[in-house]
Amino acid sequence: MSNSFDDIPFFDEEPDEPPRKQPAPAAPAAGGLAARAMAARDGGKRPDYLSGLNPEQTEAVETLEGPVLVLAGAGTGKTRVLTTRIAHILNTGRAFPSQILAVTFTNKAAREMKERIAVLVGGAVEGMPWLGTFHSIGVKLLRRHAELVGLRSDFTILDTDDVVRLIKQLIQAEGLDDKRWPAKQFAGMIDTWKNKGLGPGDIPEGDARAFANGKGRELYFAYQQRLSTLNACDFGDLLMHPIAIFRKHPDLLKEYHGRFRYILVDEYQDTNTAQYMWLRLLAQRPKGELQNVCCVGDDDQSIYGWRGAEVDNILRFEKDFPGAKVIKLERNYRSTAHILGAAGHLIAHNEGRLGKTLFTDRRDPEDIKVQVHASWDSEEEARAIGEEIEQLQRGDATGKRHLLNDMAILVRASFQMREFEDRFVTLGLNYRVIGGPRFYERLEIRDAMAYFRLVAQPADDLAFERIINTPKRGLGDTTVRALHDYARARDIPMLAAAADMIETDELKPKARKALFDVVQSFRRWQEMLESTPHTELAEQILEESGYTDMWKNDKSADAPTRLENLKELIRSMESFESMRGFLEHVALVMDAEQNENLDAVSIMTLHSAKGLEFDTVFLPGWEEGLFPHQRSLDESGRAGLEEERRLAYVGITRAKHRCHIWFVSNRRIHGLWQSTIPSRFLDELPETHVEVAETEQSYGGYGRGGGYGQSRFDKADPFANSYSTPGWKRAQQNKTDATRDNWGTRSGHAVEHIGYGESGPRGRTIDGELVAKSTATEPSKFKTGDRVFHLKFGNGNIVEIEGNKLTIEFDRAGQKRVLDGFVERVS
DNA sequence: CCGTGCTGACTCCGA
DNA sequence: GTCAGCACGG
Repeated sequence: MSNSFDDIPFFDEEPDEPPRKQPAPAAPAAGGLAARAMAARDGGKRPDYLSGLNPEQTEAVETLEGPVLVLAGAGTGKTRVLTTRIAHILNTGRAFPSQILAVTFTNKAAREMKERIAVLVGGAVEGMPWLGTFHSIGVKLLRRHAELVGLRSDFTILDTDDVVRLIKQLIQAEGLDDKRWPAKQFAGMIDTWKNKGLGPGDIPEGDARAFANGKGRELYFAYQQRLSTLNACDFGDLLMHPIAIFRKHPDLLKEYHGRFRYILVDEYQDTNTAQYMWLRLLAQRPKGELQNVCCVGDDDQSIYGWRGAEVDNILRFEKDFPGAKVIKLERNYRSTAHILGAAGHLIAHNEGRLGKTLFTDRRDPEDIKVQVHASWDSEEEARAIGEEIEQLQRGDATGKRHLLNDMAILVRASFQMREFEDRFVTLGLNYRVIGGPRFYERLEIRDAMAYFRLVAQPADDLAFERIINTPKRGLGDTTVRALHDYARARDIPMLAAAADMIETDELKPKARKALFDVVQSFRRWQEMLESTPHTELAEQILEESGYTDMWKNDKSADAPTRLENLKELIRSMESFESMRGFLEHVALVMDAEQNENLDAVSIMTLHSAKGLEFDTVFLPGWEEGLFPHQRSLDESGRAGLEEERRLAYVGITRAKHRCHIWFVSNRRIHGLWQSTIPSRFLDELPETHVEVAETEQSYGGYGRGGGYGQSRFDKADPFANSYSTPGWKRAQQNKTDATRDNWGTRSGHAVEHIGYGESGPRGRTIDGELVAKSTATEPSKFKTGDRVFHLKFGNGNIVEIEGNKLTIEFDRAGQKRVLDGFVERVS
């Protein structure tokens, strides 16, 4: 592979000039005549990495001068553009690797980008010190200039746990009741403020007064003070401090302007205000200087508003960077035309967007429409999806067998996962859950890691405190405090203090004996560190410390899983050279790869599915209240609704060939069975690309869903004028006519149960728009004592009537509260 | 130090 | 309904 990287030297400190001066071609309108002419001029010898790009991608790669916004729709090759662009900058000699600032949100994205650049340029990424997450780059900046904000450069970064503990101490120190004013809540508030770039002096008076008897601001000040004395900062500070530094020291900022010749930002739609300020400081140059900033993102995939992301940042790009070039990538390489059509029609209902329409030229031999399915309840939903999966596994209509790895179930809320897990366990169907508590965050992993850390780094007091009494050894608070004091007084690590104290008689004999044993063990393990293979040592540590036994003796339901996780931990160590190598990896990346050899269905939330793709995607739970989620509507109104819709869009566009959407008529919410109505998003899908799946012997097929589906928005649909009659309604209408009489009275009741729980008045509005109507409760047609039949619970007797909610003693299912619409009187 | 029983939460979760 | 986190009594 011949490229010109071999002769680019790696400098840690950057020279002022780019490595090689070429007659930098003034970026031509790529894809146009000029670009082609240029290619011809170069004798058609364009670098390999540029071939295979479409015209828009090429333009995005080659427009290197001036601000560029790349609006990259789902599956349009966004990462390819980003990485190729970097390769192109390097290859044309415009900058050293160290003169490019490339920011991502997640470690995963940064890692992938590094890997892909490495492939393109053959390993030169080692020299890209400024490719990383906002936070990792923030750390780097802060370590260089820590003294400017009163820190030392060896400051520690506190994780969320540490922060909460610290705040709790502060609340108590203020003489406040830490029950009434939970530390966790305040930690959340600080996080929100910092996402907005607000320091203690900047927060709104209302916010300041809302906590701790009006002492919110004081508390925030005290918190920052405390961090400073501890020489520590939280995640928010990794952005806030650099911002403060750049503002206070324009000369320094100017230095960085000189350093970063090219700036690239991934997932720009997810930036929050603080990140935006940070970026503007670095990217906005004085008049006359070039602003080579390139932001890549998709406003239609902005789903992190609740975490402080401001879609507005991307919508405003052209104003912030006058003369910016906006390049839209709309050619999709992932999905079928039907899937794109469905997704596109849905997202077109959003108002605040820049507007893109994905298309594909691909024609699939087996071009399947998006399928909408109805089920009676969530249990049946899980059953039906399970069957569909097994069907595909055996072979689809064309006889092709599908791997479980190519299928995913994407849910709105994590509680939906359980039902699928339960079902798949009974079916013996392999599945994996993505997301949830991360591997390293699990209790048992943290404990085990603490043992390993303490063996490798005897001075790690946090690790010491974590495991000294885990499993229980009779070394409680008293002993730990004594050790703590002893260690502090002599300025030695706690493990060393323990070794000292067993020689004295300061401790009670019982504690002393226990401590003696632990110290002996650690001494032994430390000696083995060099001589024994690290996986073996790890196993031995967990055995001898009694840690595995602790879980073996634990009767709780998750104990086996925890033991399994510990095994997994040991297995994951195999790919590392040594214990130290492993520990370092975990500190930086803290993700554990899943077992990819296993063929399994993925189950995850829609949020964690962003950026992924699957051949077949199942989207269960499309019901009002759950999706769109009521809370999102209540808290953020129209903006909330639009974000939910983007989430739906993200869900559909994950699918390459098959997309199955499900909704149910009944779902258990807070332990109570409630009837639900189909999501409004179903009504927003276009008839031409969607079809109602043939009934799979399901109750839903009776047309129950259709019953309310069609009555729901007939009069109040806020979007009724803006688009054609949805396919779902019509298809259902045909189906339900026959059965309407049996269930016809029910439509009004269902609406009543929109949303979760009892909270809030009926008939919620968004920005004054009626989004759901509720029918006044009619006098019940039932009376106590009536004998009734319920499709799920069978026969029973009514014991209480409350409006349209009936409490029924079922013969087999026990007492339940159900809606009167879902039972029939039997004589 | 340990187990039990009570209370509240219960959309998404990056670094 | 279920779980986690916490207080309290043995």
